[in-house]
Amino acid sequence: MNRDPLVEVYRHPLLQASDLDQLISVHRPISFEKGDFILKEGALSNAYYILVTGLVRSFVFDFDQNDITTNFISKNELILEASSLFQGIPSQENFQALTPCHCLKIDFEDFQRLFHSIKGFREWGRAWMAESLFQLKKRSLSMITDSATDRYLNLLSQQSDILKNAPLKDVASYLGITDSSLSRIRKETARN
Amino acid sequence: MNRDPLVEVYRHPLLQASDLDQLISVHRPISFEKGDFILKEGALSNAYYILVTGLVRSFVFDFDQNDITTNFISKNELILEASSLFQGIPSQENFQALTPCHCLKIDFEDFQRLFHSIKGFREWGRAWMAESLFQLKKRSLSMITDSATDRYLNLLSQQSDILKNAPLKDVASYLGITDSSLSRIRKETARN
DNA sequence: GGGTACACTTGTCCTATGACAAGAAATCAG
DNA sequence: CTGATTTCTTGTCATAGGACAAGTGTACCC
Repeated sequence: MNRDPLVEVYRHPLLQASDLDQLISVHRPISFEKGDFILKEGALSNAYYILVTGLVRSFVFDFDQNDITTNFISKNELILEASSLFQGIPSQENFQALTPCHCLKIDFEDFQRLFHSIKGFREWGRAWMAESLFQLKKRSLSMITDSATDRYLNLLSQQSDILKNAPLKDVASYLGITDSSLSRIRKETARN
Repeated sequence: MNRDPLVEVYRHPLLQASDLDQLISVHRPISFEKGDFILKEGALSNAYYILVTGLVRSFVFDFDQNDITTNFISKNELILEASSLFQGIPSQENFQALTPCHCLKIDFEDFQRLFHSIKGFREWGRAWMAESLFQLKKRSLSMITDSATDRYLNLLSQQSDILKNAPLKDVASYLGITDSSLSRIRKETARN
């Protein structure tokens, strides 16, 4: 098993090499086909995944059953539903592979044992959640302060892999606009 | 010192009575006047607070120096900037008392010691962050799927204390609209 | 108590984006 | 290869909410 993605993901000043070895030893490779569900709404999450290659989308259905993309997960990011995994409640979100995906899976039981026994791992985990909160706050703020065009251009400059691999309608709902509007924005911004 | 708010906030199945006693012993009362800053943008956070009475607003300045309310904190909620406290980076947000506030403060040093020594406290902390993420996701989704009027009515029905104590312009930026629009929405929805 | 700032309302006009529908292009299954 | 399905584009029209400016409270302050 290639250790590189794990070394990358678990990089933290308080995580020692020996801790990392323990962590790595409880991860198992698993693959998903395009379209496969990694976690379904209503299910209990009992593991999380490190995405090694591929692209994953998380989404929910709104009141009118419209499918709304809540996030995209790229290479070296975690596929993890915190409220389900840590609070033991059914997942509100769906996670689906947009491309073929190679992942490394860690069961909650193993995670839990190492979380409580390795101080540096707890620090890493807390920092990961703080970072997730931070990113989500940035996104919320952007929904308030930036125009749809600006949000699209930011996504284009910072995560262009998403635009290459996700269907336009998924990107549109992620940006909070309709697919028609995104199509027009794309036409406008391409003209220069 | 009244223990009730702490008992309320630290309620968790894995937190024993003796753990709670330890926790309570490291909290100290502190008060703020209306308008006081509890944490300022650019500062390093080295503590968090439990709000016992009062109302607090967190906000940032956007690119054009507009003041945008990112959250309201009510009774029995935490005043805590996770990225600053846990990742040691300067706070991006300001926290300001909208009314006179009574709080209980816990220093990071004490928090850290208890976090690493009390298993149930770690579980509580992780659950708290998972819940924060969940609430923020709900809010983001609402910005995408609900109209401004719906967001206002939801706030009215679920957190009417905010509308009683916060100036309209702060509520407006929290809802992602201008104060003029909120004023009109309020006029419309009052007529029934 | 009169001034200065702040909070809120209201008017007019404008623009970004949505709703809906139709067509074109790409992808997929047999 | 062919038809079916999905993806993307484009048109027309409607509307929620923004920009800006003026007016009306309301509160604090010396």
